[in-house]
This record gives sequence, C-alpha cells and structure tokens, in this order.
Amino acid sequence: MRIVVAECTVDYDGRLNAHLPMATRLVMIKADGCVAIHADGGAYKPLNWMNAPNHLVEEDGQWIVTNPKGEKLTITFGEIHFETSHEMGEDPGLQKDGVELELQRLLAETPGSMEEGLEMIRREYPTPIGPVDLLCRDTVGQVVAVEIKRRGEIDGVEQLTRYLEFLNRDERLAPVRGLFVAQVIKLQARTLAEDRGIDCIEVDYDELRGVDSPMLKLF
Amino acid sequence: MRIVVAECTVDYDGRLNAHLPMATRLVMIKADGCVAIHADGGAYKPLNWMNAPNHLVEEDGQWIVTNPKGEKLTITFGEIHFETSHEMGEDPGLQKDGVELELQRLLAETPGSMEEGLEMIRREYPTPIGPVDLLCRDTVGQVVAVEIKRRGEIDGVEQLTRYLEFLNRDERLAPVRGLFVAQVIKLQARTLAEDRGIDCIEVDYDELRGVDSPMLKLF
DNA sequence: AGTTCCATGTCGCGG
DNA sequence: CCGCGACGTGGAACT
Repeated sequence: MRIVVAECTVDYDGRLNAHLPMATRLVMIKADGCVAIHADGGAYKPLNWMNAPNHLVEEDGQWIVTNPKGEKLTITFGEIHFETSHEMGEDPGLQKDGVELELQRLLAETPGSMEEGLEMIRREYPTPIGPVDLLCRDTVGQVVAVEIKRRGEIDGVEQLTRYLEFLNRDERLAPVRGLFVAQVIKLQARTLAEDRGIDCIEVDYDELRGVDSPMLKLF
Repeated sequence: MRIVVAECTVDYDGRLNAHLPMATRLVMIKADGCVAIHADGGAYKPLNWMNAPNHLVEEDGQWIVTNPKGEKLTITFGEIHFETSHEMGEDPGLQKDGVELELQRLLAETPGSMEEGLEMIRREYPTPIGPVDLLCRDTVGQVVAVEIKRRGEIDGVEQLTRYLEFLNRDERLAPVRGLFVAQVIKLQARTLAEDRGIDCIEVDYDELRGVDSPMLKLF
C-alpha cells in the first residue's frame, strides 16, 4: 500500500462528473490498484475513489487512473507533504455474526418458535416480484407467508403485503396469512401490519441460538 | 489525521459482532475522531470502522473506541511498522454533476421525449404525502403523474402508486395515469408497475442532454 | 433529533 | 456475467 499526504485537486469523469478543489488530503493506493482520496474528517467513505481493476499513469505531478468501464480519475498534485509504502500481504478477512441470513436459517429450523405448531413448506418461496423468506402452514392448515427482518420497519411490511397480494392469486395457496418477524419491530411498522391483518412477532437471537443448540440433542 | 501501519486484531461489538484476525493493516484516525481500518486490497470500504462522534482510549497496546450508541471497537496491536500524523484542515468538499435532479430538469424541458405529445402541467406538483416529480397531460387530455428515478426499483413504484391514490381523489384531475421513468428499470419493478397499470419508460441521459443542448437554439 | 430517500452505493449469492 | 436483495448500509436533505 502506498500512502501520500499532499495538496491536490481531483477530477472524476465516469458515471457522473465530480471535482475536488485544491486542499491537503490523503491519497491511498492499495496493492490491487484501487485508489482512494480521504479528507481529514467526515466519514470512512473517501471523497473520491476508483475501484480495481484500473490503470495508473504517473506523469508530471499528475496521476491519471482509468478503468475498463471508461471511468477516469485525475489527481493533480501541489505540494507533497509525505509519502510512504508498505507491503501488507493478503488479509484473512472479516468474520461476521448475527445478520439476517443467520436469523432466517435459525427460524427455518424451528418454525414453532414463531408460532405454536407452525410447519415449514419452503424457504425462499419464489413469486414474480421476489422470494418470500418462509412459506409455512399453521395448525388449521392455512398457508402463512413469513417475512424476516433484523429490524422491522415499514418497508418490510410493504414487502410482505406485496407478496401476499401475489400469493393470494394462487388458488392452491389462498387464503394466505402474513407473519412479520424481526428482532425489533418499530411501532409504525407494527401499526401498519396489524391494520392489514398481518401478525407481528419479535424474536430473540440469542434465545434462538439456544433453542437451536446441540444441547437439545441430549434429550 | 493520524496514520498507523501495524499488525493488529480488531473486534467490533455493536449492531452485530465481527472479528478480524491478526494481520498487517492501515489504521486511520481522522481529526473528528472517526476510525477506519483498511486492508491492502478490496474496495475503498474499510474492513472495520467507527464513525464520529466517539471516544478513544489508548492503553497497553490496545485502542478502545466507543460511541454514544453503545457500539465498541477494540484494536489490539502487535508490531507497529510505522506511524505518522498530519494536520490537513477543513476540506472544501465535492462538487457533483449529473444526478437525479438534473434528469428531472431535462425531462421537464422535453416531456415529449418520454411520450409523444406529452405536455407539462407542473413540476414538483404538491400532494399531502409529498410532491409528484412531474404532472403532465397527454394527447387525449388525460392527466399523467410522472415519477423519475435514476434507477427504477420497486420503492419508486410504491411511491408513484401512493401519489396516484391521492391524485385520483381530486375530481378535477381524475382519472390520473402513472408513468415510471428511469435510466434503468429493474424487471421486478417493471412487473409490479405494469400489474398496477403504470407505464414504464427508460430514458438515456446523454441523449437527453443532446436534445436539450444549445445546438437546438440554432434552428 | 427523527425520518425519508439517494448512492459513482458496496457486497454477496444464485441463476 | 448478470440480476437481485441486504447492509453495522452511509450520508444528506427535510420536518
């Protein structure tokens, strides 16, 4: 990784056009050739960047970065305050825990934890406007469409409503009932859901992991 | 801005849990206190980060970064290869060109480019739930509500649907027809739109700019 | 401060 | 490779 702290102006010409006036910034070039220009504040997102793969030409106090998509980034340097370079090697990568897919997997394994006696028909059940997270059947034989979110907001209710509309056109399934499941459901989402006859359930991630644990296999 | 190149492990405990094994990385601390950890490849996005405002405690080869939301980032250092610090001052910021507002302006000037004979009634036509991008009238005198996006997705169709619901309550306008315009319209959005009787049109930005160009003023 | 919506989103998965 | 949806979405504009 090459690191430069310098006065510079930057011009991006690609999906849109953007310009940065002369100021002191950090320019970072990673081993794979991607370039990022950071200000000393704001956020983790750089002011401007070019992702790999791309081609870098250095000339005359200017770097011209181009990529196969036809985007172009031009960095014009003024005073260079500092420059260094380091070999860092491959990164082992990030390990994540506790995201939506995990939640869906856990619930698919124990549908009864959402509602007594609920049974899985299929995960990711396809509709013309996208897959329903879970399709289940309840104790009286009615089909239940389940939408799972980590955080239950209005968008999720809208999504489930659309699925129900399509599913209910299928006479082999209708009438289909909706079930909105999340770790936390916001009041507005709950209100809208209940207004549409959709049930809401909050689930606890750690508890689910417990229910799902190998411990149970002891009994 | 403080820049450190070092061996480190990182643990994030907040909206989810994440862990980075020991490896050489770049740790960046900006003047506003935000922290980002970069590998030497991938994209511009850091492997892990904490946005301002937050609180940094240095102790014992460890940095512990916390924020008011209760998130916590722990960086544990091994060998430190390099460290420096620079004052960079306030950044003048990015100037952009060619986003959604521009698209709306161009289409408002040449409504006929969306549909033959279409005429503008008003831009940003107000409704109780927000302004409709364009309100037009077609060749047979019917009112047309236009929603413009750079990328046409399902959310945009929902938005237009809500507008139409309100507009059609106004007997001076009803019946109002919907028109969904974007540079690219995704299949699912198109499916939903057409299911609701909303027409979809894809427009080309460069072509519009051409139609709108000062060249035309020569004739 | 809370909410909504855009983004050069990025990222990962499945066809 | 493209399409599609989630994301610690982030970040800005607006209420």
